[in-house]
Amino acid sequence: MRTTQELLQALNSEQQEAVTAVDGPVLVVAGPGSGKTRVLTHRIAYLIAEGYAHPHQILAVTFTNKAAREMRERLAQLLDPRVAEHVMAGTFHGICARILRVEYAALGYPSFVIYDDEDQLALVRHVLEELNLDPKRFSPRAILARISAAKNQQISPASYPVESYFDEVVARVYPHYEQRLERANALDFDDLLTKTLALFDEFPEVLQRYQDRWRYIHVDEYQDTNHLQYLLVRALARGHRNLFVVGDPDQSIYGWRHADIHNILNFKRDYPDAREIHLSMNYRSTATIVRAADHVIRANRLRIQRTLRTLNDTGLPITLWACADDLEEAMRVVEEIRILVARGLRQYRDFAILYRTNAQSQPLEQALVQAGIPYQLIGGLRFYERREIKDALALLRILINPADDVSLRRVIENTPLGNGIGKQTWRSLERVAAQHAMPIGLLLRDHHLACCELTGRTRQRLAILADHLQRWQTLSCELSASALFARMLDEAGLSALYREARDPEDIDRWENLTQLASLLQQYDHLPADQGIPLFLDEAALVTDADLLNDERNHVTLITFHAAKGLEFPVVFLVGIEEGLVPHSRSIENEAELEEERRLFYVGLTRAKEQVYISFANRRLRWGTSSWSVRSRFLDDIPDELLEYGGKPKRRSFPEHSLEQRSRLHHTPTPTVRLRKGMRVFHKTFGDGIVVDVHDLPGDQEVAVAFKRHGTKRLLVSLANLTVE
DNA sequence: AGCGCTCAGCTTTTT
DNA sequence: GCTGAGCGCT
Repeated sequence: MRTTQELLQALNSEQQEAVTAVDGPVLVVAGPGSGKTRVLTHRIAYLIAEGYAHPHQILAVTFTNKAAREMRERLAQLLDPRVAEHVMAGTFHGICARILRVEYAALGYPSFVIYDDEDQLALVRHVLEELNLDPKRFSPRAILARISAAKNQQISPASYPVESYFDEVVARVYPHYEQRLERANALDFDDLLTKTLALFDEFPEVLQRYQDRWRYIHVDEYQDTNHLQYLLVRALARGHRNLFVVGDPDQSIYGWRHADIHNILNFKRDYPDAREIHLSMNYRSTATIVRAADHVIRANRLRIQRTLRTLNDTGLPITLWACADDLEEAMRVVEEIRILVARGLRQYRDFAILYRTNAQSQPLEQALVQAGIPYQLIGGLRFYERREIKDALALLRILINPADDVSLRRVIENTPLGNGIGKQTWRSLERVAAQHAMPIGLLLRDHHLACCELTGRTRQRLAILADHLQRWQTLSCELSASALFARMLDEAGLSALYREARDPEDIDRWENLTQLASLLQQYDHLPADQGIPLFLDEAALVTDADLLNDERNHVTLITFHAAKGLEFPVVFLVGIEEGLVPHSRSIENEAELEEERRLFYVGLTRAKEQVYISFANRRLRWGTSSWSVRSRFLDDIPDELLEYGGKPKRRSFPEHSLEQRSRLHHTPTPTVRLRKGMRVFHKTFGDGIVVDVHDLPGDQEVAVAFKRHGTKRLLVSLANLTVE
């Protein structure tokens, strides 16, 4: 346990001022790299060390679960780990889920599941189906976005304003969507916030309990809070009025998710007695990077005017690369990494490659694989979004919550257990369910479907399904979560489907299911019916950034958005082109354009020592090549901070023009022809076994099951495999 | 009901 | 270029 002296010694005067501003509302405007996380953790430690509060009277809201975990780890270092664990730290969504779990149980409400994005989308599709609306004319995505926006403004289905024909469609879908959520005991992401607010509204004594408990409330990344989160904070902070928010309006990049930059800009209006403290000294980046970032952001109008300062050295100029196409861009990035590592100047873990859209990772990945450089990809297809994982989770979800019809349908459509139950059957089930105003799952479980017009065989299949559901539910009181899960996988036919499969993708799927099972084991100390809901909450709320691995030595591939809050010695900002940064969807609108600029600013300021910026004149998009020009944002970086990189020299791997690229596969390779069962070695992935071979003219495409990295599909001509 | 083929839309960013 | 939804055939 540190003494107060020691805690404060590690801080500059601005930071000390923030840490010791104990009472009342405090706004900390913290520029990038100004030690904002440090201030937050040290302040919490200070409050505890000085006896202002017990750990469990402190609330800390962070943007990601990872940030919450790191905060707890740092507190554990500053204080005693057993003390630190009592601080409530988490995301808004996570904290609301926990509050609702506890309070709903106390009120005798039924348990709930959290519908993620994909579930929500499926639900919208089901509603469209029911209303006989064409999902091609009315994009489920767009409808869902409108519904979410409405929820964020607390507009009820009944009062949805109609100004266009599309609004009319939304207005029809929205009430059904809400009804179905309710019928399924399901909450979507927005509901976690709205239902918590509603709970506080309806039961003031519950709110008061939390107000009393949390004497000190901290909100990180306050610039990215939305209206509902703002209301939650306001409600909770009304108790002791000790609200400490930290943020940077210049780093507000989640407007599209209804984040409202005005929450931070108007903080002083909401809390007139608030102290405002600016942390403007940057400790992270070289003076060059700080100056460049400052010039970029200065062009924005919607901001608090200020200048970033640093005492760091000038450092290296920013390298700017004009590339012919996206392949050359990827090649240059990879070549640069290779050289710097080869010279012993850097390690792989020092590098991050940042891009605007997930799709851009593809050529970069390919180049990294070719060069044998290990990397980790953040974003893209996430573990919990994989098909087989969602199917397995659907099984667990209907076990915990038989009313969950979206999951039931998923099980019917995607597991052998649902064979013989098709669309027609589902439609008639829906009709019966609507008549009884009951979820299908409950009707099914309690065998109330005898009445409907189903033929003998279909009815039999449904009865088998219902029996399974009932038996699993009985078993949930007897078996551990993971034992029950294994049994469900067997009996639903998923094990048989994947375990003995030869298709490498299925082998992959089975591995993922095994991994899911081992994650579930962490909850085995609880009875299955308690452990599984907690596990499911986590599955719905963790993000990829939470899984980011700092220990292993590899290059990080990540979007600008996901990189917020992180830092790396060397950062590559790729695809800095009109249409990408700023994105074409934002170019029309001034406010959105400013957000794009902030995004670029966030990217720049992730770098500690070195920045490379690249753009390409031609880029593959949707399989066809299109022209692009450098981003307008580059014009804001003073020339003296830039260094134009020359043409790349031909090195380890050739530069392929678009025409050459299609011919690439035909290049004959003098290697051994691979056959199934051969043991091979790959520079990045290590040992593996060939599980599938596809002969191409002059080449082979093989699937290799690697011991440590799962199954990958590789082209022999590119992958540089050695046969053992 | 299930399989396989075709075609369209997709990609902004994510709790 | 890929995926997933829809359609038509068995």
